[in-house]
Amino acid sequence: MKSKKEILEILQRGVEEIIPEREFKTLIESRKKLIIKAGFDPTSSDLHLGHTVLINKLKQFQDLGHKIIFLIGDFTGQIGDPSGVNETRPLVSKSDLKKNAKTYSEQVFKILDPKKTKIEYNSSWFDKMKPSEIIKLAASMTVARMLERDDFSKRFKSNRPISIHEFLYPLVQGFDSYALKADIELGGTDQKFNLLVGRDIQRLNKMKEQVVMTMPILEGLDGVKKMSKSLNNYIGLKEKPEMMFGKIMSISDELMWKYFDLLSFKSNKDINSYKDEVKKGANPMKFKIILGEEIVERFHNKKAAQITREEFKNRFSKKKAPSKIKKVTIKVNSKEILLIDLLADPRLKKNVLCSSKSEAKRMIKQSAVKIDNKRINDEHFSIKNGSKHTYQVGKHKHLIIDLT
RNA sequence: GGAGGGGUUGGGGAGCGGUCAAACCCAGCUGACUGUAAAUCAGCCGCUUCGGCUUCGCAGGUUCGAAUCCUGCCCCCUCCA
Repeated sequence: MKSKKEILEILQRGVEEIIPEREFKTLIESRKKLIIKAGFDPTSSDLHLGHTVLINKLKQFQDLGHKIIFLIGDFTGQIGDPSGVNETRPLVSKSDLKKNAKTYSEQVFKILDPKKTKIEYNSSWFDKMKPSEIIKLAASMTVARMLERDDFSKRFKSNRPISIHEFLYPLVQGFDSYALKADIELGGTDQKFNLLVGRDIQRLNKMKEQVVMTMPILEGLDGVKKMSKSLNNYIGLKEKPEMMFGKIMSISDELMWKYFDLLSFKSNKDINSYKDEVKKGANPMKFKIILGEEIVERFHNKKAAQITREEFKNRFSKKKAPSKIKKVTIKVNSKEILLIDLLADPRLKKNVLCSSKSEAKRMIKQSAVKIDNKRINDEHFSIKNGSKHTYQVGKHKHLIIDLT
């Protein structure tokens, strides 16, 4: 059994804020089985590592024996969380929500233990709610309080629209906490207001108020903006091992530590020892590999992680070509074909090495093109019909083309 | 309903009659280097048979010549009611 100190250390890692902190400690020290809630609106079809920050925290609670409720906001998803948004959000269709909800539950079980996790849908109580009850819920909050919120007040002051249904969102989320009797609710820092409303709703309904725990928003690959699909700086949970690993390797050395804190299950002790080693002059890459391997293993498996790691080392550290290269056969009518034409040949379809002849020419000028590992710098270079070579453009594009 | 402002190459944003394939920033791509697909530095960043060609919301028009001026249309935004 872990000591109180150890338990608190695990649970507080990476956390932004706990409100109120003293109550949290009392709860944890009571050694009671607590109900931990985190909600997700199934508004996008794919989860990415940013979403897993919360799930990872849930996992830590789960491993310590607490009851985890993974709440799918299929009802709230219809409203659309206004948090941090400067415009009215469009409503999401019910069938999309349903589809997304399904993939969500599949993906979270790569982290959480399915046997010990309760999945709930908030439509299960809201769909049954009578209009009069909804009005009653709406009465538990004032417009003035709502307008305290930064995003709403900004919109209000600048005369941008706020729809009434957006005011409902925090109330509905808060009601979830009441419905589930949550002891602790987790959310991103942008959720703070919504999470606190949960406390209000519980108090008004004579229930003990939940403790609110906020987690930082994970930065995307650029290290600046939050990870999101629309910014294309994300690592999706369904991505192929090579992609996942490669993307981890491409984050900055600095960002790596944040990823360790929020995405890795390595102990604080281990992470601190990595940091010490780097301070003493060790190559940060060594630890980025460890992180990459851990992540790939979690969403794929151990073997895939090892293979990916070795492949990466061969390709980039030893500069070998990848072990598997796609092969394509192309028919040519003349004796030979210009390299430029071949690289941009539309018959290569998805495998095209250059999107246009102009680009192909540019690539050759920039010495990015290799044939059988030999650099080509002549833009008029042509290939004989009947030959088969390995073509490489840049670091990542490889293709074997057979000319007949 | 009324009054204004605007739509420029992936995003942001200059240009406001020729020297504009269009400044600059970001993203992206390539190379060098390295300790990695980090960092840093440099280059590229519409298409082309390298003569040119097609782009600046859409359609016309004025002009030797338009992203720049005019007309109509579509779309966005702000203010007033």
